[in-house]
Amino acid sequence: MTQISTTGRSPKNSRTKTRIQKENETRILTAALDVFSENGFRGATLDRIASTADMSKPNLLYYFKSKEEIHVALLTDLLDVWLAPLREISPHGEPADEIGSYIRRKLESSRQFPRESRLFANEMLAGAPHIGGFLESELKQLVDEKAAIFQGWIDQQRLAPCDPRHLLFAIWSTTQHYADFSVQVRHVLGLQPDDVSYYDEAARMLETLFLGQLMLAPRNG
Amino acid sequence: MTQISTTGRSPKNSRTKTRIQKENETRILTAALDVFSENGFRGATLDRIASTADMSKPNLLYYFKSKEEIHVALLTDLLDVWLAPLREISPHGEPADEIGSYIRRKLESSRQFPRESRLFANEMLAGAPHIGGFLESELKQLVDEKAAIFQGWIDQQRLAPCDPRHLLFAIWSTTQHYADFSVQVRHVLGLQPDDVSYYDEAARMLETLFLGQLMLAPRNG
DNA sequence: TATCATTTTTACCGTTTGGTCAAATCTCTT
DNA sequence: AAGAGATTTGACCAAACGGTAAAAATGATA
Repeated sequence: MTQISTTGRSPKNSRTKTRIQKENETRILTAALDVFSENGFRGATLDRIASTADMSKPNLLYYFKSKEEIHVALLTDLLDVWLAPLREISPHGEPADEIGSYIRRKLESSRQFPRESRLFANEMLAGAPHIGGFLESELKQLVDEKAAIFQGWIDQQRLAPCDPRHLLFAIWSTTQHYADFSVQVRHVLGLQPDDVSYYDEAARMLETLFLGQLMLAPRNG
Repeated sequence: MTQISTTGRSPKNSRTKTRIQKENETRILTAALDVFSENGFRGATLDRIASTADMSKPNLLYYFKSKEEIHVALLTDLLDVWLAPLREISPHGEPADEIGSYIRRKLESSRQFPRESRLFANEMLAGAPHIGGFLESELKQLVDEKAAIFQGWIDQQRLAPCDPRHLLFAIWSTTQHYADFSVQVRHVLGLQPDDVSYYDEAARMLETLFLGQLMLAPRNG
């Protein structure tokens, strides 16, 4: 499938954006985020995005020349958000501090950008047709870099022996779960559709899990 | 949206299924699982399912009278698979044994049924339009029951104080991640498209995380 | 207020979508 | 081998799909 490339928005080659242009592009991207994150790329329709943005379809296509271009614009914005928390991990801090604050950043990102998280999840489920290149280049490189830091801590016996990349997977999955599976979380906890009060308890759980010790009594007496 | 109900397959009201009937229903459901799990309900098309099943669309609709009926049939089968590992958790075993074997069952389920896992994930991302009822009744009830077991262990100080339901969320997310985000996992690890060799390392990681202690050195000296 | 570029709308187009129908074919039983 | 029932097919439908073209309306500027 098509990979991400330079965006190249529609309206002519005008370098400066009009007030209306900026407003409408924002409206479209906001609406598209809602629709794409809920139904995935194939499941989303231009009609739905247009009506969500309160705009006619041809008018929408005046700003973005195809469905794919909107999707690409969203994914491009998303990838920065996705990588930011990971970039901050430093080899100089204490493992517990670094990993703890990384988890908090990731969880906060999950709370602040649940639709972005679901957009990403949808892309993964579909087999990453648009961002496969990103995954095996930029992301892999950054993961390798940060995994080396973790490995250093393991060698210094400050972290339990484990595959650092799988540790990252565990952090990603647990934190993103609260955005991606929020419906399930709310149903199981018996919360209202828009109640996100579970994030505090989630933070405590993940702290116990990753920084503390979950099992207290020895296996056999 | 429509909730799951009694299935009621198509061909007449004939009680006994023909050889051909059984064969074709299997072919259809297998194909549909591929398509639905990759693109979600809205993103899937009957044409695609039909061609994957190597069958004409009208013929497919002879066995299932609508797209939704196929989806419901798949989800119904899925929910049993999904709940089975959870049901086995017993209050009589050691916490570490019970939780450890639950994780192994969940991870094994993720390895054996990655498409089912992705089907479920797609349904969650879409807001659980078809299985919302299941989540807030059967699943919630079972979770409450098992959470009570966990709470008992916490009261006996055999498990660290935490919200048991969030502990379950953590187990679900980490294990299902290897099915739902397998593309990302493989890209980051530099593996081939169908290589699932990472599951052994994943099992070791989750054992360290949930049963062992991840952080080894104290925060401050 | 006249002008011109930007923006929006109306009316479309060809294709894909979920689904129907009746005729044709196949399979099983006798 | 014939008849009945099960299965498969081709031809079709209305609606939804992604997208286009050109005219109409609006906004900025002088």
